[in-house]
Amino acid sequence: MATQASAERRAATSRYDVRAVEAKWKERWEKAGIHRTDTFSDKPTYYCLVMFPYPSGSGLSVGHLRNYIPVDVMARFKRMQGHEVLHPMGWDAFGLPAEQDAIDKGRHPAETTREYAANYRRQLTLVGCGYDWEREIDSSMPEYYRWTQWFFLLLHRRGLAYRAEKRQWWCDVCGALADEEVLADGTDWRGHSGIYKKPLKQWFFKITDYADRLSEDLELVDYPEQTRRAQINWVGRSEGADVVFKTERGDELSVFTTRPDTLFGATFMVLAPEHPLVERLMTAERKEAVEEYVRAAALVSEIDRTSTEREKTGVFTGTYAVNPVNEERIPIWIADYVLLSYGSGAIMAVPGHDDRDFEFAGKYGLPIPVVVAPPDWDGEDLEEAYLGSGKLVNSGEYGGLEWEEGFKRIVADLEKRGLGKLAVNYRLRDWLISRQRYWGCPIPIVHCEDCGEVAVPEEELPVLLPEVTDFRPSPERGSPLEAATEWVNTTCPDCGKPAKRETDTLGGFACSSWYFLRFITPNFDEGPFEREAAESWMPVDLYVGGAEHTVMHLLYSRFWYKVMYDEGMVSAKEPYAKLRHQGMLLAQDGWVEASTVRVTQERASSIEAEGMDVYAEPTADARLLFHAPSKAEFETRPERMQGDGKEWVGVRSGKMSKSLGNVVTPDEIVDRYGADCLRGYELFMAPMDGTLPWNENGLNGISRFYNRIWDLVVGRRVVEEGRQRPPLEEARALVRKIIHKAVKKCTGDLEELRFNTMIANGLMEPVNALLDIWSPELAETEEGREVLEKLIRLLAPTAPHLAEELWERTGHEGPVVTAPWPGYDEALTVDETVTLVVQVNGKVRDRLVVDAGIEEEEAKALALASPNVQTHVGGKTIQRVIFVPGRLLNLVVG
RNA sequence: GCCGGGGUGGCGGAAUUGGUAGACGCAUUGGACUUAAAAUCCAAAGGGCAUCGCCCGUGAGGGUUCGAGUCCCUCCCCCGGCACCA
Repeated sequence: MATQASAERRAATSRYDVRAVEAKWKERWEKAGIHRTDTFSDKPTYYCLVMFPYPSGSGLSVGHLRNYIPVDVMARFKRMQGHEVLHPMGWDAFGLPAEQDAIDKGRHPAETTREYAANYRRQLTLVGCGYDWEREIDSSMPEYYRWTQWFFLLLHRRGLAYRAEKRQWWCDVCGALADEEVLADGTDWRGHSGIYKKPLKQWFFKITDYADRLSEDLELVDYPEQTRRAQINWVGRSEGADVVFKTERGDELSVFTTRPDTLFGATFMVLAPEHPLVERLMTAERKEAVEEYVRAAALVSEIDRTSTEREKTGVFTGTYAVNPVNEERIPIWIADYVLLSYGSGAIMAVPGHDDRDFEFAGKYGLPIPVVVAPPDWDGEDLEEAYLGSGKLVNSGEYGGLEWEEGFKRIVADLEKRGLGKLAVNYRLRDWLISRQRYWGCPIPIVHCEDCGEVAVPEEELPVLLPEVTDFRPSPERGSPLEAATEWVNTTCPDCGKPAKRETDTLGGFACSSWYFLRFITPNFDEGPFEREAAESWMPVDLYVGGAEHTVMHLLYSRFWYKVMYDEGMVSAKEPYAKLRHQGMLLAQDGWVEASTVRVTQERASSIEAEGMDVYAEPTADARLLFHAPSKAEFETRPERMQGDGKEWVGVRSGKMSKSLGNVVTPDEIVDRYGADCLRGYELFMAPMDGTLPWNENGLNGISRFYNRIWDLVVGRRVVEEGRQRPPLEEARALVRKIIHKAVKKCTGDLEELRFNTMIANGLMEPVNALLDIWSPELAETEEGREVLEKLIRLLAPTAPHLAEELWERTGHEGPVVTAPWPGYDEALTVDETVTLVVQVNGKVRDRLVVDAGIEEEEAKALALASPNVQTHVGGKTIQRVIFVPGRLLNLVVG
């Protein structure tokens, strides 16, 4: 009897014991050192990298794994394909979040980050991500930041690091720079009031020198379109002209314009309130008004100033300038919509052809002439600024020219008079890198009264971050490093006289601008990296990170890499050949029992702050509230809200956050389902860049799938009596085709990082097909063995533990994760028969299973033999036949 | 406002780039096994008419085509980024 036989088989082979199997293989891989990388291997190299994380105290959630798991799969896949793979991990340990966390907890950031990093390492290992931990780096360790400092000196030597006084938002309570996210009421992000702009000497990197290359070289790399665009916009190149206006007082005022063709329409000028000439230009009677405006402008953040929502304001300085093309006298105003940091901090205003100038002119009653004619224009006033193209009018000798021609001629004529020239401007600004903070890389500079700013000699690096008892920023001390007087007071490397160390530290972006190179030779001590090794590993083949936080990091690290290129240290122009982003994982949708959710007014606010809607008032006694997927859903499912006397709360997926208590950790999932299932589900649920809610039910599907494979391979599969199966000989050929197709599908999808379809159509679909025709006899045939062996190898990158156990149980030597990736025979992936779709006038009327190589004539004959096709053709004549070989036959009748 | 990406069943998502829409999975329903439950296995399933068939159906409307989720035009909505850059 079948039940008898299967009971026996059941007894002979054990069920898949996830925990035992996964623990066993983690230990064996560790012992065998399979994730270790040979720096100078002869094999082709593959460098895959995840943006190294800042280890936070809350540990990793399942959401964070959406970048680690796919990259781990790629590492394993490429290793099986015969590459020497570099797949490292490290910690972006310096920085504000670590410092803030340490302050909150009253501990030292060095201690907390090390603790948190250990937890990250444990979690990553738990989910089966294999890194070469001998290459682990930590940006806050002296062995690492020694070289960050070395790079600072390189930039300094090349004239790319400079100190300049700029007005920055300053908070006296923090004793530090305040972020740009300054609120309009003058409080900073921590609620401290009294934020103001203070001129400060700060370190900058001259990234603007590389503006064009940072845009243009994007042609050389494979980035997602949105990221490519974001980089280009950030650089913000625009072409136009510099034009010089003379003021009545004899000063020269240079402005940048993208529309020199509209110069005749420039009826006034506007300076930024901070413009150095403001003081000279204001007349005695305007002094009071101007100074008042400048004072007020200093209290408004740049974010607010650059908001298009804000109504424009300004004041007249009392002085006039002369328009160089028509000698007209035009007033000079100041207004905060003009930014000192862009162009020259002054503009010529052309209200007829610029929205902002139009609004401003309208408000202050300034003239709005038309100098580029809109289509069908006959001299009437404009309702709004005309931004389009057209012929120049009211433009003296240039009248009647097309605007492009006018552009060229006007600039050329100005140039002859020394009053203008073609120019390019960028919105990119130099990179402010100093921080008045403790937890960062010290800037290796000594300030000497006689020699000025002196670089610390290379052999004296690292300049160690001193131990201080209190690293909180404070107003009395300024930078916390000021308190380390023994450290601050040093001697000048040049003249030997007493001197003081720079007490600013480098912002975190500096540390992360070169870390990918350190991974190659992490212990090299004659330089940041060993050049020969970098040659074979760079550029990074695959770089993965979140889309949100990457604009600056990418720009900065690309900039550093280009500096290295110019220095001859590397031979590639770009550090990352291929960039991909992982999508966000939201909290699970659903309905939860109200009693499990206690909601206070405070909590309701936080739910709203997380972007979810709260559809009921929080009760006075703080018992519960409803936040539903949508108001409609809330209303259409009242029954769900009441069933069996319980009350339910609908929760819409939003970000996972600690405050909502909806974070799912890998630890709990691995505990319940195992690492392979977690990996499989993360890969299977959506394309890697998709944003979607977590859904624990999905894990069941993966779990069932892996159990079916287990049963198939170890022979636990119960074959149903009476089930229609093809004869053995036929089945042998069939399974062979199935597996060759699967290999092809998996290989192709992995190359494209399409993990979801790889699992669905490269693993699940073929396994389902195998299960339909499998039998114990088939398993004993050559084809049967080939199928299982290849299947296990296909499984190895995504479900390494399961694959390893099956590999061993089917009598193979050595770990499968280092076995070669299976190949396939193209001929075996082609079907002999196909389903030919038969259409009449474009509508499907039949499907015929035919020989794949069928010719049109034969197909047509077969189609016409189909009764249903006949019905639709009726007595009508066939006017046209469209035949797509192997796919479709369309009869056009009329 | 500008730039980029999207809108497909109850849900996550497939669709060889113009050729069977809904692969694969979840949830659901029915059946088998079981004392029972779980697990497992088998089967059904976009909507409608009514069942060997037909009609409708990929945000809305129009177009191109023998044929459109896919291409073109207009519009709506969602997500991400940048936002007075002269």
